[in-house]
Amino acid sequence: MESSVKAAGKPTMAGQIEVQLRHDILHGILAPGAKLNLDKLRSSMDVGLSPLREAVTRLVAEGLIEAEAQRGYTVTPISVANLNEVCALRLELEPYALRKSIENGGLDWETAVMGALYRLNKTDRIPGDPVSLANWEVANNAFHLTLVERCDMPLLIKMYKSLVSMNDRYRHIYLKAVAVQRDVIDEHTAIAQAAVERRANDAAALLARHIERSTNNLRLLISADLPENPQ
Amino acid sequence: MESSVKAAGKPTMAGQIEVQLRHDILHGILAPGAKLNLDKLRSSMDVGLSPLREAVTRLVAEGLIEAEAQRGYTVTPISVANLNEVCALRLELEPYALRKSIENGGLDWETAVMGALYRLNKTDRIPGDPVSLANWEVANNAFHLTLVERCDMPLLIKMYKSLVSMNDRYRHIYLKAVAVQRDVIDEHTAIAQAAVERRANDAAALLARHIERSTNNLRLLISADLPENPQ
DNA sequence: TGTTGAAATAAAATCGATTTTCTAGTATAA
DNA sequence: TTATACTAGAAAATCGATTTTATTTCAACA
Repeated sequence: MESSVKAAGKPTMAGQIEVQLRHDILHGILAPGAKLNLDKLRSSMDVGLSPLREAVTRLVAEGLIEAEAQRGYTVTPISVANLNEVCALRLELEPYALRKSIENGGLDWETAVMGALYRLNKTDRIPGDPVSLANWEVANNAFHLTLVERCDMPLLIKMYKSLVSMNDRYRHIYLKAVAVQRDVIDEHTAIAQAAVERRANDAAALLARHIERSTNNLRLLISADLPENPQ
Repeated sequence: MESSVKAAGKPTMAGQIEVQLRHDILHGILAPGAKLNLDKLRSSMDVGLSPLREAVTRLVAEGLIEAEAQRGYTVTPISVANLNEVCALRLELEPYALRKSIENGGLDWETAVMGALYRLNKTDRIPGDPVSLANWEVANNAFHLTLVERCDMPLLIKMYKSLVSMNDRYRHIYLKAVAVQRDVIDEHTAIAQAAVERRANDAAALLARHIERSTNNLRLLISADLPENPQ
């Protein structure tokens, strides 16, 4: 994902650091719950303190880092409760956004949806191969974003993106080497079809089921690993 | 509203500035769309640049300020489209959160709801009197927050608070001197009753209607003032 | 032993100054 | 005229150092 601040001209130091940090958190390189010592981070990343602080502050806003005044920063912990909330909110917001997109979108939107679907279907997801997994994730996120993008609700899109990145973190940490058994391609295709044909109820229901299945998959792997309560 | 960062011990400079800025934006003292010159702000508020930058960054995250790299900051503009989105999202999220609260809340929650209702009903809203309006707003927000708080979904609560503050800004700017004609007390009481009696469908529907009415009120005043499209 | 308090240390927050990047104005060339 | 290149000037971004606050250590005392 790019920086949270609209970029003009040269990218700013803070923006680059933000991207790097987000990547490291979403991929578990900075472990959930880890204490972030800004001074050590600064030297290890070889950047200045001011832009680092700024980047961290932005990620606090995004919910990937937690701040406590005068006590520094922590990578937001993961927990079953948090995963459940992320899933519940996606279930509430994504189908809603999809319905709005179906209302607002025209031929351009339909074209974008079918295009994103095509690319996704052509992108192999090879468990264990990081490059393939990364490519697949880009295509997958692009498809899902395209579906909902024409809701024309910028605040909603921002919430949506934030939820997706939280969800991706769980995927990265727990789904590195696991093959997806169910036929995701069929699910995506069915959603896209229904969307393009303006069958809003079908599309929303299919998308909801898709989200649920994906999360259940994750939940199984994680429950074994983490206690039920957050913290 | 307090600082977005959990406070320990002494409040930090950045936190205080954040509170001040949020207040000024929400009350239209810093006008919607206004360019924020950090250096001038710094001297006019008589604070340092670093904590000011930090405070501004937090408010960017909250959606009250917009940032563009290397081009500075702008108070988020207001528009009919934005008000509509804020309202639509509240309609989607608040009744949902209320249902969850009804599921999770026990006697403590019921007590808190009825308490907040009582205080709100005892707090007069005198149009034109800033102190009275501010007190009423505190009580009103506390009541609404209490209703949804036991959804036990921290991310949802954060979204909710952010939407409420955006909504409050429109209220402050356009509803300064206007009396509320409909009987808000009855609406609040009906919602609280239904919630406490666990009539989830009733409570959610009443809350939704309440939100709609409040927004319609605002929308009328604003449409006269602003064009339909943002920016 | 366990507890309290002062000193030392580590980390976060802030400051003041510098560097980089944008913006607007002007002059020159097509 | 229109477009392009240059040049202050303004504003944003960043740096390095300082100040403030929290945490840890350790000794004195109960």
